[in-house]
Amino acid sequence: MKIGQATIKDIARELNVSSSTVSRALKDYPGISDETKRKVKEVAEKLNYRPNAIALSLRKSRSFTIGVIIPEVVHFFFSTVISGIEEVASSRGYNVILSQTNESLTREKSSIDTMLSNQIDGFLVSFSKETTDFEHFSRLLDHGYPIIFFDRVPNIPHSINVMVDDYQGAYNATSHLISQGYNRIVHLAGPKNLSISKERERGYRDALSNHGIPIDPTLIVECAYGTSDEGFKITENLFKQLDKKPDGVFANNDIAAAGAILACKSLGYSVPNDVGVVGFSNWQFCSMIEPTLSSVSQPGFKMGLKATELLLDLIEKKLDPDTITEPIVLETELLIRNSSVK
Amino acid sequence: MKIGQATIKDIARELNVSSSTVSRALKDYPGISDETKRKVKEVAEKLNYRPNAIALSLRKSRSFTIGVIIPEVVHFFFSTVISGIEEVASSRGYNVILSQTNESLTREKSSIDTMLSNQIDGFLVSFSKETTDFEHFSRLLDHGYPIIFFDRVPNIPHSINVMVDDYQGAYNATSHLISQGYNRIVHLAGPKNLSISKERERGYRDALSNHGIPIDPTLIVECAYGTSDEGFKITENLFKQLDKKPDGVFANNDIAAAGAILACKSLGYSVPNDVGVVGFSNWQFCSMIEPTLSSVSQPGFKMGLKATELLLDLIEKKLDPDTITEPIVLETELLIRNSSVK
DNA sequence: ATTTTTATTGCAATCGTTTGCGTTGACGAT
DNA sequence: ATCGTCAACGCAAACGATTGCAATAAAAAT
Repeated sequence: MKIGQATIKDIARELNVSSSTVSRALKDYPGISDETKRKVKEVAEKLNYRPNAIALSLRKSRSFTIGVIIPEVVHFFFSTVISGIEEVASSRGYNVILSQTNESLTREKSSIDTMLSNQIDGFLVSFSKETTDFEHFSRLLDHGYPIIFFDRVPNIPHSINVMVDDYQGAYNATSHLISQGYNRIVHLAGPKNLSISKERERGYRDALSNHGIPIDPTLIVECAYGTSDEGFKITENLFKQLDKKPDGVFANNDIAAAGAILACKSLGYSVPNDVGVVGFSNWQFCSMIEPTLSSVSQPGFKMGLKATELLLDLIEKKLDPDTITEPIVLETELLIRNSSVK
Repeated sequence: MKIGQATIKDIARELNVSSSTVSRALKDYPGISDETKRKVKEVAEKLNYRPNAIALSLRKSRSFTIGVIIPEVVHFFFSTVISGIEEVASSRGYNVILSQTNESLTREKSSIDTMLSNQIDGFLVSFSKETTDFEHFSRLLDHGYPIIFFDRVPNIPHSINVMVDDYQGAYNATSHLISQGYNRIVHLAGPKNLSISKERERGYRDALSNHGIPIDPTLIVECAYGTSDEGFKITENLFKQLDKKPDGVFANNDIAAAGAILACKSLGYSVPNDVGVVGFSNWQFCSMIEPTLSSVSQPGFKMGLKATELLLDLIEKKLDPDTITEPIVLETELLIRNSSVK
């Protein structure tokens, strides 16, 4: 019982020609008679021949596979990006191999190692929360290894970054809250070491300043895990402890925002009448909760598309990495729903 | 500029030994002097040697890679399963290559083809909604190719299926609604050709029957896409058209259930006082919406773990496929929240 | 001193495909 | 009859690692 696929040799044997001839015939090389080509293709069809991609990879030192490294799969934004990645990759004939780090640096490094062993043609990376040192990426970049960073991007030489305009998104969200008459606005911030968190906080701060509202540091609280419970507790504490109650929340992410809404409700505050809330990422549930949650939509799918197109162009030498010096920034969109409109 | 990794030959050249010796030294074969082993390992370290997995795959006809085929990534349940898959695979030294079919049969078939070309060691499959003919899978199974089906499983010879107890989950959910005093319960059903849909509907029907409630076919509506909008419209229509208004909804999935809740609210019905609602899958948003949505939790992560363990055991011949004749059924859990308790 | 044993290592084939170069034979031209 | 030309195809190396089977040398046994 021959379980393996038919090879070029099988075709060659059947026709009493050499494997070179078969190889060339299959790819319509000149110098092979039409007669032979016909016969080869016929037998190939008959034997259900499929080229062995592994052998090809070995020969060409190219695997037509790209590696994707992300913190977690069970995440609306990231899974959306994956979807975009998969789209472009498969349409251009590449495979996608996936590894989630679960926010662990160790895991991140070992994933890279095994992917390198697998002769990955390039990487698409959004690094973990633990990653503060980028040595392991720089080394690859120095070797000319194709890498595109997305969303969570490093600030290192030669890195090509695709990101959303977190600053502008946060600025718009906060300005919107202000324009609706909220002015003691809490910011549930993200992990400090991620640039996206910093950018969002900066957008929040600038929006306040530009509208003449003083920045109160006690209203800015880091929400490191980004869970609903965390958002709930932090919000509850703030409302309990502060004499001057807040009247707005701009959260670094939707889940924390949802927690904040629940906290407000449990304390007897009405959202949006007493407290306005805006989240970030536009998870699916935003339009399903009560009140529906205003949020900054990140173009995850588009980001996946863009990052992958860049990577493949890089791999196929259609693009010179040195021509890209600025990050590619995708625009966000503020989706105004009920949670922030009085 | 040598961008490629160092190979065994590089080590061999550096030490003036043959590549065989290096290969053996690296794996601590007997018959290689300790002295040589030491030196080889030293140089390997120095050159930052990483074995070329592609070459190994070619030699062994094994790629240490498994292929995952799922309908979509941006889906709470499926992404959770992926997470479980990734967990086991990486801990046992396997790569995961991913392909989403977007519910298209054509895409499903072509994914299988390219994965076969890539000498995938085995498949983890949840097929598309379009798939009604399983020829393309049977052929592989007949060749002894390792495949595990999960969640959406076929009824074909020799297939190994991992599924959740959809019947019991639906039965429990419906029974729960009945015990809470609801008795004209709508069922928003799933796509007819998926066995999970049928099983859930069967659970719903049996629960009604066993509690002496007649089954009203007009209350069973297929919700093919499973979107919030679809759930909304179907529910709205039912309430508008029927003289005897329903007082409960058991939905095939949470998103449709969320749509149903919105519809009820918009029609002025109170959930849970007028209408009780239970969903399926326990998406994250269940505890964030108002009222919090009761749902049947599917053990997605566990399913990923189990399916992958089975597959790898199959691949590594630790498991004889013929010993598994019954599907592996994982238990669901009914999470009772506010949407179904008066 | 000769044979046998043992410890180390190398040769070469193999996995499936590609590809530079050489070979073969037919044919027309001289 | 000899040569050159050209179409059509085969040889063999290469990609990187593994492995059965020698081969070699030194050490042990006789």
